[in-house]
Amino acid sequence: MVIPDKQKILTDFFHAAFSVDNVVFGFDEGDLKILLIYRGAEPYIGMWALPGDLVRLDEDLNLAAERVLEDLTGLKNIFMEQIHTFGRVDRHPFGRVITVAYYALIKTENYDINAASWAEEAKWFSLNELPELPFDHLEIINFARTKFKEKARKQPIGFELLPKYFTLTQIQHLFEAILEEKFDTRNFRKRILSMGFLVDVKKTEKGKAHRPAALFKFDPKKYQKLQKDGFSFDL
Amino acid sequence: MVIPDKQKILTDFFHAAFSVDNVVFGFDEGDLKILLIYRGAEPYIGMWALPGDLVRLDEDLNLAAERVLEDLTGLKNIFMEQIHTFGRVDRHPFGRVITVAYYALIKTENYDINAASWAEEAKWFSLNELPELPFDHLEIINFARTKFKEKARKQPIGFELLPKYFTLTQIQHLFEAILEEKFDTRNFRKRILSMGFLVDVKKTEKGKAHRPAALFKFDPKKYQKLQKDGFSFDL
DNA sequence: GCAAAAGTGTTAGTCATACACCCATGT
DNA sequence: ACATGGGTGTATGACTAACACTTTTGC
Repeated sequence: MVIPDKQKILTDFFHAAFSVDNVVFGFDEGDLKILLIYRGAEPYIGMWALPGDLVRLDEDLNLAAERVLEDLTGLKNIFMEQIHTFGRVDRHPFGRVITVAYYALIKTENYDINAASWAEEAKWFSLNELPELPFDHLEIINFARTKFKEKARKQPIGFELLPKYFTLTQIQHLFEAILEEKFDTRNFRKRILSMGFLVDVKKTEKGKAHRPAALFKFDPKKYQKLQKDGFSFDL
Repeated sequence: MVIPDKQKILTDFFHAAFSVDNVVFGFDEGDLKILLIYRGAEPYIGMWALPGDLVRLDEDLNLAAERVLEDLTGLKNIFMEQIHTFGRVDRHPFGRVITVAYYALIKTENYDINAASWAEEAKWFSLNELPELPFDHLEIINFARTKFKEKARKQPIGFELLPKYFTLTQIQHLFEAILEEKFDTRNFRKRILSMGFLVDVKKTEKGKAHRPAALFKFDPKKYQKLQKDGFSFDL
């Protein structure tokens, strides 16, 4: 095997760039949504696309993804997970750019679409009403959808999409949307309550023209304790 | 928001490189092993490390991972899956290099350690007897271990590590090694046979000083049919 | 004939599923 | 008083877990 020297390596290889792209999920009107931005710069100016950016040479990869998300939403400490890296040779017109994709879960109630650097150019889209997308963004979204679904089934990350207090019906509809599956109400309630990490906050919804629903919250401490004792979430 | 022009983007960002690294699992002597190579080039010359390489600017990312694996083993069509991308700023001494990690499963019987470009410098290591490793390779191996374990529980990829024909005891020991969990022999056999994708090839092992075991093979066609009918593997 | 691993069934308990009616509120 | 979604219990079948002895071969 030929052993190349450092100088040759630098000339031959160090001319690529890499980016991060975020698939931001929200839950609204009983439906899963994702956040797209209207591109104001080349390439693909004028198209709706995933929020993303090139990573600076001195910037940590995961922190770059967090930066993009914070610029977009004004929110910190958002649930976020790396999905996959996409590396087709011709995926970017400017040169060789591979992109590392992440998905993030945000509570739509907390998200002020105007408090962000990218303000007016952000919009929620239902997954079945996506516009035409640039790059390989559609493929990325499909990957994100699958990964989120798998993860949501075995870890209680779905609650990241709900407000602090929520009703059992909201949880059920949320999981039905994520998992694309219907549940029997009685069985679902028994199951989720018997897991032991939901706390009845002894309040009720108000102003609805029907019996008011009890409000619950997710208790992360209880969940961690359960986990330590061998429990594992599974829907 | 400032809109940078193309020229500025090229100067500011296109000076990174990226690599692929493979965590190659094998199963031998009832134990999970991984393949490391002895580095013959800088940086970290003289250390045992994951087989990997820089990706050429005109080379597809996944194909680069396959190239590395084929150079190493002489084998094609190996099960392989992307794990995660590691992007700490200072992870490579030559400059900004992010690495995309993969894991691969090979049948040790097929692997001729001499038929490869990297011949004498490759060696199997047990997971609990790893040498000191360069870069973030230990972190990568731990990621690979976790991901493989999770995947092996819900898809029958474990069979990629076994010879074409194998005994039920071999499967059991394999899954005990992968999942780090003991199984009851009678229950395990019932379970795995009732899944319906194993075929008794009507041969027996020979030359052992005890009752010879029946040999089975994994039937991918049967598995696919079962999948289509809604079956899902789960151990 | 002995050592060594292969092979085999039953039972009890737990868990998942299916299913229909009354309740509390707003208008 | 009616419309709307919230809230609740039981019975049956399916699956899981626990457990010990006999068989076949090589030496």
